[in-house]
Amino acid sequence: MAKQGVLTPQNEDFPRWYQDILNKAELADNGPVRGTMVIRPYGYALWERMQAEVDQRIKAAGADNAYFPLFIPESYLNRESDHVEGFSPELAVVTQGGGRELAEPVVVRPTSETIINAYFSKWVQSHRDLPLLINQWANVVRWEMRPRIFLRTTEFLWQEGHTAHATRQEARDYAAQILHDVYRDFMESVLAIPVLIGYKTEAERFPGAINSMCLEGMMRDGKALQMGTSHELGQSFATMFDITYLDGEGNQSHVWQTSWGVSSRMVGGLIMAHGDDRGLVVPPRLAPIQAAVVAVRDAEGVVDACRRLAEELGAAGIRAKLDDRTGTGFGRRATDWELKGVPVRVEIGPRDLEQGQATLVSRIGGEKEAVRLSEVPTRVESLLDDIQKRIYDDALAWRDSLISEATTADEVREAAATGFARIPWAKLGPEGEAALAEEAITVRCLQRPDGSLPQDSDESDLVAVCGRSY
RNA sequence: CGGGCUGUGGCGCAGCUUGGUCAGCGCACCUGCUUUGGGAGCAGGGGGUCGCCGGUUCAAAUCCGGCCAGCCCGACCA
Repeated sequence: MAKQGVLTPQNEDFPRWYQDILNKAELADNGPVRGTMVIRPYGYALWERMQAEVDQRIKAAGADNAYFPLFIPESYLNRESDHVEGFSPELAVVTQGGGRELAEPVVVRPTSETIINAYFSKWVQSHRDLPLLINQWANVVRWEMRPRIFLRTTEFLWQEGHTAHATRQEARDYAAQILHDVYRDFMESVLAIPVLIGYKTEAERFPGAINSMCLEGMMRDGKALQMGTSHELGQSFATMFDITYLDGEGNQSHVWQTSWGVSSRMVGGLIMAHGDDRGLVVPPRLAPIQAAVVAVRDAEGVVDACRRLAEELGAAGIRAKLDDRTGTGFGRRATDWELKGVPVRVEIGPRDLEQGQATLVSRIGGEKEAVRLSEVPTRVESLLDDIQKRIYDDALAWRDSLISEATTADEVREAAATGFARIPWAKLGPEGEAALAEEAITVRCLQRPDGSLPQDSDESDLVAVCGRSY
């Protein structure tokens, strides 16, 4: 029976498709206050998986988790001029507490550089205290005029790392290490999203940073999404918050700092980088549910066989979920798992059971194959590997097909209509950048011609990657 | 903050021009039966101060005024 699609097709109305997925895959709802979101269990499970993978990499990079207060004295923000200028338009400020006017308003953290550095100043005395590598998982608030769930909300969840080092080189190297070993590795090997890395131009730089490095992903509509940033803060916060140390020769010096973060925006990136007209596509290494074991219907022994198989899959280290809701039609349930992007569906019905087999269905491609029950865990495992690789390869091929080389601003405009353009930064320059910005085309990052991260943002022969963005 | 639009069960909408069995449709929800290998069918059922306040009128979802809220488009951002 011919059915119309469950979702608005991407090429018909991409934003609508995105909205449909949020609802149908039960990812999130709008909160009661404009710009806020309620993250539903399945959406949160995706975030928890991201947290686990990122956290593990952060710790491997040597940083420790800590927690700093949600409320920051307004005066702290004011200490760094670029910082306050950058953030003041989007601050939420509390002026009352306990039924009284507060002597000094407190700001709901938009980011924690100021409050963390106020404590770094206490904790850092000697070169032996360096490097100081701290991370925190928290929510932050930046009042947004144009909210979109996961992509741009007034309150969002993130991780923010803050470090202090003895030398500029060491700080810069650490910021680059986070960019490569934590963020890029996570995004490419777990999220299966190929990212472009580089430096932000001065216009796009984080308020208070001397350099911002970033990772940019391409969404299915050809627009860019900044998936993460790593900043070199120089010594401005160290100066404002008086973070100094005594070196081995007895000289007092200011520390060099970094900060870096990824947020729940990545959930939006995941949706838009891989999703298709049938729903979400979740790469196996991320997937909270890697295999759904579906009892086709409640016939003799079917549910038991499914339960046993789900347990075996679990024992084999596969995140498996039993679907024994036989009161609901099979088609409905199959569609639900596709909407949720579960990589592999393992179906068992009476006919399968008779043959001593299960039917495996891949979320991408949708091929079905019959596998002997005893071989299912092994086969699922290899299928998951294939799917992980295929999702990445597809995303990479898609992205590369939408990047073109440009030598003039007009060529950039043309390319940006559907994807990204690469143009020598020397040919564009800040003036060309400003002109393109009028048409909502921005320089996403500056990178070397071979795509690698430059040593500095003013290295010669850099290429500007331009595009429309979220 | 400037321009365009919209407020009707959980969601999406019709009804408004031509006031009066218009409070209705689809989805979702509940009950029962039949179903279950790709979003099941049939029957029955629950649920709405028609954004808010006021006005006109015998009578307002419908006409008038005000207010509020939200959406979309222009200046910032993970």
